Amino acid sequence: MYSIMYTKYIECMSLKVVKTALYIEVTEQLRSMIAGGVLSPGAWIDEQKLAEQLGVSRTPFREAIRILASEGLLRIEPRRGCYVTELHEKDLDEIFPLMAMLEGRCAFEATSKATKQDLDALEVLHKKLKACAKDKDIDRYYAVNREIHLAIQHLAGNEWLTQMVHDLRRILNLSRHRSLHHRGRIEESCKEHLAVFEALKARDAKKAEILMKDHIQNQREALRQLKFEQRLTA
Amino acid sequence: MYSIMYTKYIECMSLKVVKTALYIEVTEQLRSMIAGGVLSPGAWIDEQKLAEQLGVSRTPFREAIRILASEGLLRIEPRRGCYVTELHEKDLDEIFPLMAMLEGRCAFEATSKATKQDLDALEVLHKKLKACAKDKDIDRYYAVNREIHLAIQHLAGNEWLTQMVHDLRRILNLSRHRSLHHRGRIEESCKEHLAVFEALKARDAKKAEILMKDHIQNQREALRQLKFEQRLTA
DNA sequence: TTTATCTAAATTTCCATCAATCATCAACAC
DNA sequence: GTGTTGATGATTGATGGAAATTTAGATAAA
Repeated sequence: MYSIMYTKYIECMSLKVVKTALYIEVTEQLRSMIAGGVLSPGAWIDEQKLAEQLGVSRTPFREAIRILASEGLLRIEPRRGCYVTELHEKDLDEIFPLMAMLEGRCAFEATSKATKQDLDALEVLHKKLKACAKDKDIDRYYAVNREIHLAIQHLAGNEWLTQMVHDLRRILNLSRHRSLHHRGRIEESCKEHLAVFEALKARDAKKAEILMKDHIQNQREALRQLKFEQRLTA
Repeated sequence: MYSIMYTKYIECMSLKVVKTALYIEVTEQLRSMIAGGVLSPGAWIDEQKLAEQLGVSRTPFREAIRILASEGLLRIEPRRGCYVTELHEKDLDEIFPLMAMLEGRCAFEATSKATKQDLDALEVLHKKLKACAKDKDIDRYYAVNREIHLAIQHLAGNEWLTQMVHDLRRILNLSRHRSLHHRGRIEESCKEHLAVFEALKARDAKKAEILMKDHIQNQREALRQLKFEQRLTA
């Protein structure tokens, strides 16, 4: 009796946990460890230790790091080891313009495809964004900001475009840039978002695209200034 | 004496052969099998059989298909199996505009960065292209065309942009589209290339960008018509 | 002191094997 | 006759250890 119930219980648990393959779980865990800064750029990945730490053997762990490497988050040097990717200023200078172009395109496409309901939903998000900016609640602002970007990407309705933006965003997050910490940036950012939204509502696709491009390029600029000032104080 | 030389010889060989890990070799082999149509879109990948066929065990083989899956060439359904990605018309309609945007950007950036030597090198390539078009040598035309695109990407000097274009191009090749087989397309394509090159030489970046975009969108259109006509005859 | 060679330890890569899961199909009840 | 349940074979997922390779340390020679 007991054993049966125990088995059922395990099965029930398994259905939840094992449904997705282990190497995928590991991929996600590593992804969040990288995004969370537990694994810093440049850090060496100790296969044995980390695999043991995550409670898996080396095979699914290796499959996970192969995936992350082909996404660009890790760098594998054959027979040498695996390291977290380091982004240099040059990379940021190359990636931000790409992001600007891609997200600009999203805004362009979204403009013609957004329904009245979509705009209403966006209205709510932008109200939240304004509130966060007013309270200078950077963490929540960041979250809402992310939601808005995702919503616009979704409205654009091009899955390949969305995928590309996601991939690049993940790479950018390696630099753990906190451009919002730059003095006055959060208010500027909010203003820029509202401007994009106005263009969206006015069905001015070209303007929405340009404003979105500007928004992202301004992020890059704020980040550059932030680093410059940090260098001065250091 | 002999043994030492033998060892050196082995080492020398090893440097060539073992330098790259096995799973990377397998990745490349699979990639070309997919590009070459040996593995058709939708086909199921038989791990055991194919691994044995390539002379490797399942572990490096599995690592290879994980990589190709995260590149989008394969699709893995957990516990179900691995299949070659199938592109639908919808995907082509989403990817071609992206390619147009990205390669357009390449042309834009290349315009301001190309030196006199670069333009001379491009001149040679375009002469070749014209010859191939005149001879209707589709295979060579395709090769030279590819060289020109790569050259322009290189001139743009944005490695991340180049990488993105490469990744998308690999995906597009899944459809093994032969838009050049459409009546008159090879001449049109050549004309378009020459127009882009003229804009490059005239240092008109915006025009080069637009013409490159048109070039790629016209490819999509030729492909669509080709499929339409094939459907009529079938 | 510096350079070169060799040895040993650490680490990556690969393989053989076992376990878990899925598809197929037959048997059964309704 | 139709739909559901339960075995069987095939396939994917995971493990631990063996083999190959690199790095670091130590010893010897210049």
